[in-house]
Amino acid sequence: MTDLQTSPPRTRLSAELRRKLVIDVAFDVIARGGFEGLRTRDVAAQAGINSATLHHHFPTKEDLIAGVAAELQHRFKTERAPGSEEARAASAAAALAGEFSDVIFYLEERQQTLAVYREFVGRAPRDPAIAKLVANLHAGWRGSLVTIFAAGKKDGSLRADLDHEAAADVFLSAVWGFIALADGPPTDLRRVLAELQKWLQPQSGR
Amino acid sequence: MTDLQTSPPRTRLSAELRRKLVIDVAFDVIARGGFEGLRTRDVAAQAGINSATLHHHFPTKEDLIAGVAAELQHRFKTERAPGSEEARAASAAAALAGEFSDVIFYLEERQQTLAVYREFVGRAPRDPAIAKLVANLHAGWRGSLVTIFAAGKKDGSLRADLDHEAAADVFLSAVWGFIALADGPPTDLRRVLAELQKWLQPQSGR
Amino acid sequence: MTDLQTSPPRTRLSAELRRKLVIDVAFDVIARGGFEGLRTRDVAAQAGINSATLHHHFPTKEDLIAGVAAELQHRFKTERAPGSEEARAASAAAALAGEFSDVIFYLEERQQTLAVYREFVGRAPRDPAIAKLVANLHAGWRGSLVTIFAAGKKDGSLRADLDHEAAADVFLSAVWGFIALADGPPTDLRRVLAELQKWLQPQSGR
Amino acid sequence: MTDLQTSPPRTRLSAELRRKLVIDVAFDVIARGGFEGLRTRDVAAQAGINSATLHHHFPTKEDLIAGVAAELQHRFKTERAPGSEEARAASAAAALAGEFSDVIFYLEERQQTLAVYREFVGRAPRDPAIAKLVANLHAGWRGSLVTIFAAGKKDGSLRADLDHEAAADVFLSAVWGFIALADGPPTDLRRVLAELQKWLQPQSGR
DNA sequence: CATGAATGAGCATTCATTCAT
DNA sequence: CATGAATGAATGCTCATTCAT
Repeated sequence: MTDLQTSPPRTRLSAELRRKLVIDVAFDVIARGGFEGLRTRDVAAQAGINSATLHHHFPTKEDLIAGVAAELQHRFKTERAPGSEEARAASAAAALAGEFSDVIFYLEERQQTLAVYREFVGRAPRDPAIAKLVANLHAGWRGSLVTIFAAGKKDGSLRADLDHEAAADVFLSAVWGFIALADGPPTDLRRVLAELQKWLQPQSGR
Repeated sequence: MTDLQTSPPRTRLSAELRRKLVIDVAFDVIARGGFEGLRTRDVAAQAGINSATLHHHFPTKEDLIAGVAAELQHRFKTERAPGSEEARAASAAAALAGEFSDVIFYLEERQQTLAVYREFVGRAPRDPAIAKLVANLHAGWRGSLVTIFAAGKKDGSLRADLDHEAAADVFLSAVWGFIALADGPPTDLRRVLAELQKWLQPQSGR
Repeated sequence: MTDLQTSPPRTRLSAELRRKLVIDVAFDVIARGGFEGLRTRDVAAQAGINSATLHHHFPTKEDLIAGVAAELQHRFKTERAPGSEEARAASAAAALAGEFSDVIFYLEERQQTLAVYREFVGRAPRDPAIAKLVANLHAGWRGSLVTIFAAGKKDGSLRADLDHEAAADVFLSAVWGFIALADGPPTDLRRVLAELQKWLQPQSGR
Repeated sequence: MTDLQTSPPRTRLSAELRRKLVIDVAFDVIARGGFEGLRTRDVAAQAGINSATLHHHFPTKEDLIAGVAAELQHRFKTERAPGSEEARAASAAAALAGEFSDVIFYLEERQQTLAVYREFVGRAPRDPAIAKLVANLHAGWRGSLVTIFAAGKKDGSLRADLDHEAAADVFLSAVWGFIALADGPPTDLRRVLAELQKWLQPQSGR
């Protein structure tokens, strides 16, 4: 209403900074509206730049998505629940606890990241590049789970009859399923995880 | 399903038959290409009718999707693994076995239905109508699981320390996670289900 | 200024008529501004239709150009100087006179058609489809010239030492060169043609 | 020409040298893809400079084209078939032979230059500046032809009944038409020129 | 019930050009 | 002299939807 005519002051950023900024906006847009809702124009507008400028940094929409994919991978690599990283070096039990707290951390504090992740998983069947990314992420995660379960079996912190490979699949599926189905606030998340943990441990009593 | 491609031009069908045909085609299109790949023109063409005719039966695209949703619900209600229906009336153990075989049945014989289901779940966060449908389906499924687990606890076929509500959530999450992540042929499905089943049972020995 | 709000009355035409109308407009646009100046939006606007309607009849710009090409071919096939058609059956001299009057006819009365022709010839090196069209047109024209020259040599109406194939090439090149170079009004066209004709005839006297 | 592709980045060249280099690249680009295919960015890239640097030397695209036009004119002024220049001073017959060998020279050895020339002629109807250039080139050429034909008439090396002005037009048109229509290798060029020459000479015998 | 013509709003992408550095 | 970031104005094309027949 006030300053209509004033054209925005052509802010000049380094390519790296601009890319990062645009990717963050795109990340947000995807989190909110999914891939279907991703319009280069919208991203540009929300990033405060002309859509041609966006295409200057990301020649095609696919390039932009690739940038978001890289960011997603980066976030999963660097963002962890406090202390979960160090726990891995200690006992299997501690490592498993770390896994649980990471899950809680993402579901409670990194819902936007999970939303984007969900979109990528949903798109994977129709986009080989994304399929590869998703496969990588899952393979990495599954690997650590298998290691943890194997160690836990050995040191007695987990039930002796564990099929550690299948167990990793169940764990991963259950967590992913919870993420994919969770729409509102994950009220009973901890209860579910507690149950899962209980099943993994040696049966008390008897 | 039925014969989608080779319908003679200008065939005059009853509204109901036409609707059913169109929905089947749309079901197929969504299974293949997701919601993103859903074009009313494509559906019309594959149904052997003009796109205007499609809009005659389904005024908006959303109406068509609602039709597909109804069809999805119908299929889940009527299609079950052979024998799984009757098993529910018998013991809790039998009912649980029925659940397992239903999962196997869908993952092996109804992949198209699951693909559409996956699409609906993915869209739920952004479409209240779909969110409701999905919530309904899950609530129904969760209900039977809770019942089964409660009964199993009582009759000793399942572990005594089961939190039957949380267990239902874990089960449902794990199955859904497996469905959502499964891209290629689910080779190790049975191994995963066996592990899950093992965890649910009272620990043998000791 | 007067009736602003009145949306244009969605005139409904048969596909054939609409196509014809659009092609005529495109013909005109190309004649004026060349291929470089051809914008589907402009053609649509000048044809009084929405640009989406244009794409309904011509899915791609290339399809539109193909339509113009067909029209060009059609015009060359059907439009001739009065009497030139019949002259071909008579003597070689009459046929040659017919060729001359056709050239005059097009240069004086069908400048628009020639302008489009010029564009197609100019584009031929970079468009195989157009190259083929142009080659066809030239081959047909050259064929009649060769026939005429051969007959003229035989009946003595043309010089005896004529290399009729080379002569056809010279004639065609000269006419085309004149067309391609002519920008303003072709004032001295007749004088040039007279000279060419003189060269073809047996030298008088001496 | 020179080394277009492999110029080291950030080389600081004198304005004149840079201009020359850029023009040569543009010349090449136009020869290959016509005016339609001329992109300032492409030219800049192939010249090993930033597109902004190109605009530093040629403020607008039109300026660049003007540079190419000047280069074209320069080439036509300086490049001739060996010996053709000196022949002009001798007899009319020798001068005409020089014209013929120039035509052969350009069609066989300077096809790139002709390609650009063709583009300029094609653009002339829509660009007054280019129209002027083309008119100049043609006027100069036509002038020498008229002079030659007049002299040839006088000294008996050409037919006595020649209309030397019209003859110049026919010659120029024929050559230009051949250039404009030639797509592949001009195999029968010499045969065509021989025929043209024959027509110009006094008829032998009788 | 069925259709083909018609459309508005939109979409990714292109390109000559500008400008601060 | 040189550059990379930035932009406005297109441009061909898509798609759900409308409407007269």
